[in-house]
Amino acid sequence: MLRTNNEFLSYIKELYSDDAYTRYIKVQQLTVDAQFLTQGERVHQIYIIKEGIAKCFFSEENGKDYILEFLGKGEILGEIEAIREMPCLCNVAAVTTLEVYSISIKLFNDLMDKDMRLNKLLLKELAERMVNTSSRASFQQLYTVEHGLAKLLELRDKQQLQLSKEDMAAYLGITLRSLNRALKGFSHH
Amino acid sequence: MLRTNNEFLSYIKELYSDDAYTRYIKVQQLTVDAQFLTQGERVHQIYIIKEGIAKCFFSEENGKDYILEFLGKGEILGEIEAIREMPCLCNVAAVTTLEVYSISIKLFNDLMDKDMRLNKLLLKELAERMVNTSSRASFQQLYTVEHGLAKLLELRDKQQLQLSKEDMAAYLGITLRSLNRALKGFSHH
DNA sequence: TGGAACTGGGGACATTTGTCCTTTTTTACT
DNA sequence: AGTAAAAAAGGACAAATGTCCCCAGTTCCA
Repeated sequence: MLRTNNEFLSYIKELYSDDAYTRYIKVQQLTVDAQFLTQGERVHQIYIIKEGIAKCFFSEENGKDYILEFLGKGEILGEIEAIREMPCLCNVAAVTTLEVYSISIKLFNDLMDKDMRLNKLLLKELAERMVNTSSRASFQQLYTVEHGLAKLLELRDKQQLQLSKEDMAAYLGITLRSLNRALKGFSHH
Repeated sequence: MLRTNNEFLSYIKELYSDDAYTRYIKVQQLTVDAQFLTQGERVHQIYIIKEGIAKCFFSEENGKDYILEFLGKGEILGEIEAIREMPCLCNVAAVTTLEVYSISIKLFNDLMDKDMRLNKLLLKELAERMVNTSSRASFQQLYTVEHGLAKLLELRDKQQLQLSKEDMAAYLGITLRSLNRALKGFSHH
């Protein structure tokens, strides 16, 4: 649930320390809850997380949110939109304070055209995300909330993630009321 | 819901008509319901659909199935597993009679290493699948079955897809009983 | 310090969905 | 055509989930 990608982090660090590129790469700080990508709007930059945790979520028209994933060190944002030349798929906001590298779409496209290493990294990352996203979709559709919550709590503990109840509910795609009920169910064993 | 990819189809056709490659590419026929990839097992070949429709589905331990997507002309299968060097993510079976090109993992890897065009095609395809899969996950979690069914019926009609009720239920991640109820609800308007 | 306003949790009830089993419809064979 | 077997649909009840609202605890301000 909290994805990270060390290879990407090394990649962007190398790029950043290369004199030919350093001036095209910015480092930005974001405060907790700052939303830096908005569903449906144009994407101006590609981001790679240097430090901290972001969440990536859909806001549906009925007012409910669904958290797709939590992204940590080395995760890239905006690449899907750049590849498909489309508006932003979902919202992205800072869960902790965040430090990100940002590069322009143009540079990203140039790199994609000539750098096989970046292509490989992207393919691996997208393939991994497909695996996560699709297995989770299947699991959440076919099992009860209790199962989903059990898995979520396990992952949260393993990864030492601090999560608000709102975020947990949005990750499971259920209401707060249902989450509270399920949590209560757990304390009974 | 029924994905196709003409660019991939042209790509594999060109490859197939190239004397250097033609003997490494096979064309196979599959009968309705034949399952040619199995969740958890090793993937031996990469497939590209020449003609017909396949379904790609998870079988969960509780005996339920979840259909991830329907794949038509030009769609590729097994590429995620090749990229991540992992066992097969989900089952794939023929919905109609099927004609597929198949190539070895080895050739696929060689091509990925040297052919930028293939890399681009793969990136685009994976990005598009992420968009579909994740928007659908969100929608299905946050809306009622009726909404999901409405969308499904619409897509089915638009794409002239013939679907069994079992497949419709598995696509929505619900039981047959619930599907029947929802369908009845529709006829009332 | 009193009280208004906000927040999180949970009760009560409605709705949705699943399970189990019976009924109805279809198929297949003689 | 008539009947047995198989498949599909649906009724009845149980379980899960959502909605609405109230209550207790906290915060914040005058």
